[in-house]
Amino acid sequence: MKPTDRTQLKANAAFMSQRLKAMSNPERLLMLCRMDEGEVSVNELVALTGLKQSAVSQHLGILRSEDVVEVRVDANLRWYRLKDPIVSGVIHALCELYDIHGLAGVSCGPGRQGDQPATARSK
Amino acid sequence: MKPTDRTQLKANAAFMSQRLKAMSNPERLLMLCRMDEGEVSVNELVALTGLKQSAVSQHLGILRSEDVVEVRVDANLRWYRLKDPIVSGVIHALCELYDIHGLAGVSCGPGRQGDQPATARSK
DNA sequence: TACGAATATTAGTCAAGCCTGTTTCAAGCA
DNA sequence: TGCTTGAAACAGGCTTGACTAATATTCGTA
Repeated sequence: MKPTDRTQLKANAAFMSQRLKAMSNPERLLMLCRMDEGEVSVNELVALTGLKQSAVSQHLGILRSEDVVEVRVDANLRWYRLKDPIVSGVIHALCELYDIHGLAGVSCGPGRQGDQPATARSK
Repeated sequence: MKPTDRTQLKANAAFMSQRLKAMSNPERLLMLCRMDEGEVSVNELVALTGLKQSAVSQHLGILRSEDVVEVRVDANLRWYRLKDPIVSGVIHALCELYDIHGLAGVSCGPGRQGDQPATARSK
């Protein structure tokens, strides 16, 4: 393997893993799934996650700094939505791979509402 | 929202985010992509990542404990391969979403070999 | 102008992640 | 049996992540 290839490989892996990392926190994943359905305000996210406002805001700060979401300011409300196509692609892939009907109320096809992930996995 | 729904939501998000977390380290992602192509020995992974043997072994320990990979023992070699269909599904989704030809030498369709992620993103 | 609501920011704490160096363990072989 | 090799496990130190509490900022409105 040429050194350049190694460098390229590492750069690709680093880039992708950053996106995955942004999604790899349960609260952020919930927020991202909700955003995949459409714009959402901060206080809806606070209600959805059950976290303190400051914690939600910090998670949103991470997502903003990773360029994964974008904000629209409307008076003193902020409306967040997904920006990164990779992130939404991965969310859709998860939905198809797995009946996660209701990961965030997301419509993922028919789905089996009562299933726990742990049991659904062993299909 | 009923409390049960909230609990279910959280459980699904936690389950999925664990898988994503396993993939969210650049070295582990590289290894997983390589495993997606077929069985691989530990020392090939050491060469691929450039990490110390003990570091690779610790990453593999994480992947094992998350039930994402499985091992076949052959004399004093260990052959690793992917086990979790969600993880391989996400890897394939990443490949389709993004021309990451050569994330780990993975064949992801034609691809554009020279592209850097950062530039490719803005297509 | 003063106030309240919605959100961001900062500081501090504690847990988790990742790496290095070292040791241990199991298998094959002289 | 004793040596070598491939890999896991353990101990340590440093960095990063996630939360709480407190404070700041911005906008609309009385």
